[in-house]
Amino acid sequence: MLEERKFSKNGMNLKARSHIEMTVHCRLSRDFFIRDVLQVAPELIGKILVIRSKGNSIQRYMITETEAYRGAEDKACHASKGRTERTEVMYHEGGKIYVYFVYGMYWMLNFVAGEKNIPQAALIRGIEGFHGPGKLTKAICIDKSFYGEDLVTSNRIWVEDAELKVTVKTSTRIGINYAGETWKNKPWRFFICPQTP
DNA sequence: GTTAAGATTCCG
DNA sequence: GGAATCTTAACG
Repeated sequence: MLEERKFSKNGMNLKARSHIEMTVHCRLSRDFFIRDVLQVAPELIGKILVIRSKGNSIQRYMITETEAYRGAEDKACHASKGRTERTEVMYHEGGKIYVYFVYGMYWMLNFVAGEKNIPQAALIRGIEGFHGPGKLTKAICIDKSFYGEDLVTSNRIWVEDAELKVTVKTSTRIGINYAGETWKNKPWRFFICPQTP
């Protein structure tokens, strides 16, 4: 986990550095999420996903890869099929969690972005140690019970700003070839540059 | 009620 | 390249 790696970098005593961690990390507020998903998704890279495990311990993982799904007109966005029971939370204000099940075995974790009634979400595709949207949800036990959870107020999942400086690269989104030329070619996948200066 | 397809991953 | 595996949404 992040703290362990940071702690091993120099010889300061653990108590003092633990205090530094506590003051630097700050939960992201509603304001971060209610912006356009094309701002939110890339800025999530380098932020810290915090989750309380079933044993009640807090775990932190840096977010390394995201994708933006933007509005009803985006043919790759589930909301392009309309407002349904599944997509309902995407129409809520930013900061909520959208979780859905695919391929008979994987839960996908998304953070809702944008203003109320504008369906946008950022798919979390990778976190430190777990590359792949299906793998990470399995690793941190994300399931349907997280649907609609609020990252701003929840006591079991939220996002913190570590104020890390990272370089973000882009590419086209994965697994949406059905969406047509206009939408499948949007450079809306964001990932951390492996050799950030 | 039935059915087709999917914001994936693993194996060959 | 193909299977695993099941919810969602569209259709009858």
